[in-house]
Amino acid sequence: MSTAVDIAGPSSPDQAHSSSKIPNEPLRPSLKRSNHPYSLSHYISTPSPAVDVKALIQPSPAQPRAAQSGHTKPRRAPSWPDMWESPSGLHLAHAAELLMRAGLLALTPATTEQGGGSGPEEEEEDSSGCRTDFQPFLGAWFPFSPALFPLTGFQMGGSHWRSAAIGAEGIEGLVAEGYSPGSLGGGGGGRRKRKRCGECVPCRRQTNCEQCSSCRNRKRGHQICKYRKCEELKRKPGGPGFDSRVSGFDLRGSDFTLGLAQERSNGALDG
DNA sequence: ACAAACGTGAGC
DNA sequence: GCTCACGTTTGT
Repeated sequence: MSTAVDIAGPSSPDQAHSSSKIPNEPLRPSLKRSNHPYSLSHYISTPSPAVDVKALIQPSPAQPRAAQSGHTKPRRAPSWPDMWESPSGLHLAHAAELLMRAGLLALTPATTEQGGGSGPEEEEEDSSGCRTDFQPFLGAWFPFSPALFPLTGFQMGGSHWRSAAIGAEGIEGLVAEGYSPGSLGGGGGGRRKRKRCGECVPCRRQTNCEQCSSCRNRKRGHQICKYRKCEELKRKPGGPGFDSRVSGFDLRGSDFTLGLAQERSNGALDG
């Protein structure tokens, strides 16, 4: 049904009614910016043990920040190294996997706080923090916000960590869908917006129809043209399309690497 | 269930 | 500060 929508819009007024605000490209630069220098395959396929994981976690001040050199100023002062700031979280995924593989990342399950906490609701989060500490055997605790995990293909299910049945398409799909901590229901205070996938037909559409209710009612509606509304955003986070792509497994076992291996064997990660 | 209105996050 | 547009609320 919805797929039968005339994507071209009524009478395809692509040229005639294109709002001057609408760029000639389907995506705003900001959207494209969410691309990463490395594909997921890169992260997964890179044999990691030799990688300096420690440097990932504690980049030395003198360490050049490659990402900075080429990019414009960051919008916000990063509270964490850029890898954590990555919009898609792939850098975080990278780090997490490296830690896992190197055996440096010990997920401290919520069992450490046995003092009464007994359920998911008992997380040690507060309205602002929402953090759980993990201790990589590096001698220092570092905050690992559970809210970040959905980005990396992790998911909290009950009291254990789960990982997406990753696959390049899995993670990158989620990333493409713009799922961010807040949008996944994590966000008490920090509601985040998903972003357009940039891939679907509506996203690729370049102009507003200027005829749909959204276009006509733009000032009040604050909505993008109906024919440009991203298909992914039409889906509810947590809806069928979402859930089916996040089949979890227990991360507290070594299933994480197992999952990676499975994905490899499936050839899903080969780029 | 759908659409309109509104609040507000995010990019420029 | 302005604009765009996602998410939520409200009205039908």
